[in-house]
Amino acid sequence: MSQPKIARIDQSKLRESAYDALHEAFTRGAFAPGETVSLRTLADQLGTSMTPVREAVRRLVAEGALVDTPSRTLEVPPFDADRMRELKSARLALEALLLEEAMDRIDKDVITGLEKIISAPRSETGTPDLKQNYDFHFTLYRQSRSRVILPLVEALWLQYGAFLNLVVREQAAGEIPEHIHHEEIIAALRDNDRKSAQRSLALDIERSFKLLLPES
Amino acid sequence: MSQPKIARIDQSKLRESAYDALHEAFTRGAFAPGETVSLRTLADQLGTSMTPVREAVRRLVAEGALVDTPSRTLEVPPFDADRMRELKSARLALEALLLEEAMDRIDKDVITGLEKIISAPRSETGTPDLKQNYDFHFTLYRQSRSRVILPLVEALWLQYGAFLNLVVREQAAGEIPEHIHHEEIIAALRDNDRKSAQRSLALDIERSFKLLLPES
DNA sequence: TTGCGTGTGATCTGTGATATTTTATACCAT
DNA sequence: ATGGTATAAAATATCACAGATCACACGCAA
Repeated sequence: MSQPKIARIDQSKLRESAYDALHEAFTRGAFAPGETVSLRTLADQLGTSMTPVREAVRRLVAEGALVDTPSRTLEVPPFDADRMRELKSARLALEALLLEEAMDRIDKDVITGLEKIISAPRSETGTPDLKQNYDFHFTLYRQSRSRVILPLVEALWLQYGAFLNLVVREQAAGEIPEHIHHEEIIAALRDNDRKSAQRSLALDIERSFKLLLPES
Repeated sequence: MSQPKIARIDQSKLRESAYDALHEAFTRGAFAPGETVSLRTLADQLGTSMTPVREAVRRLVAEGALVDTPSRTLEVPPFDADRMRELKSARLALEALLLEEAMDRIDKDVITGLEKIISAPRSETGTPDLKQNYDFHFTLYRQSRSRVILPLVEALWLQYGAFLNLVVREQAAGEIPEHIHHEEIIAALRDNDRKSAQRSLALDIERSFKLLLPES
C-alpha cells in the first residue's frame, strides 16, 4: 500500500470559490444591513454563471448572513437590536467552549502566532482592523479542533459582520482599544490561566457589541 | 389599501418543500450515519427536478446534516464520538439560553400544550418517540422567539438526528424514561422555578446522549 | 490450475450552463 | 386611483460534461 506522492488537484468547485469570496466580503463589512443583492449581479461580478452563486447563497442563507424576502429577492438582514443581543449571548456561550478546548491543546508556537497577528501594523486607512480581529479569534479557536461548534461560531460572526458595516463610519469616534483584551488573553494563555482567559475573552466580546448595543 | 383576506398558499417553493421533507426524515432518524445519498435519487423520490433538491441539500450541508466527500458524493456523517461530545456541550449551552428566554414569555396555554404532547399515546410500533421528543423541546424553545439561537439548535438536532438511527434498534433494551425529565420541566415551568427547570433540561439532554456516549 | 492485480467499459455521480416558466414590480394609460 | 402591460428577476427544468465507482474479464505469476 503506497502513499500518494502528489496532492490532489482541487478541481473547479466554483461554488466554494463563490462562497469564499462572499464570506470574505461579509467579514469585511462590505454589505450593509437592509441592502438587497441579486443573483445575477453577483454572478456577473464573480464571472461565473448563476448556478454556483445560487448554491453559495443558499449556504449563506442557512448561516443567517442573507435572508429570503417574501418577494423572492435576497437581502442582508436589517439591523435588529434583539438579534444583536442574541448574537452576543450565543457568542459568549459558544466561544467560551471553544476557548476551553483550545487551551487543552494550544502550544507555544500558536501563541507566538497570535502575538504576531495583533502586532501587525494597523491599517493606515483608518478602517478598523476587522480582519485582524477575525484572524486573532479564529486562529485561537481553531486550536480546539472543533468540527461542530466552530462552524456555528463562524455563522455567528457572519451575521455580525454585516452590522459592522454600520459601525465603520463612527469607529474613529468610538476609539475602542480592541487589542487590550487580546493582549490579556495572550498573557493568560501563556500562564495557562483559564479563569483569566475566559474573563478577558468575555470582555472582548462585550466590547465588540458596545457600539451596536450602547445600553448594555 | 386593502389587506389580503386570505393567506397565500405557499405554492412553488419546491426548495422549501424538499428541505422540509428531508428535515423531517432526519429528525425521524431515517438516514443512517455513513449512508450516501444521491441528488437524482432524492429528486425522483420527491417528484421534482434536481435543482430544488440541490439547493435543499446545500442547506443541509451548511447545517452539518450532510457532508461532501472528496469524491464529490454526499454522505450522512459517520458516527464520531468527538463530534457527539461537541453536540452535547453545544446543546447544553444553547438550549439553556433558549429555556431562559422562553421562561420570560411562556403562558399557561403553552404549558398545557406541552402536557398534551407528552401525554399523547406512545407509538405502538415500539420505535422511540423521536417526534414527540422533538415537538416537546421545540414548542418550548419557540416561546423564546429566538431568531438566532433557535436555528442553531435546529441544526444541532439535525446532526444528532442521524445518530439516533443507530440507537433505534437497541432502544427497547435501553428503556430510557424520557418523559420523566419532561414532566419535571413542566412542573418547574408551572412554578416558574428557573433553577429547577434548567437542571431538569440538562438532565434530559444528558439522557439523550447516554446510549451514544456510554462513558459519560 | 489458482490467485491476484489490472485494465475496460457501463453506469452512476455532481457540476455548471442554459432554456423555460413563474412571479413581482414598475410604468403607463385610462 | 385603477387596471393592464411590459420588464426583470428568481425558480425550476433540462442538458452536456467530467470524474468516480463497480463489475467483470483478461493476463501473468506461483
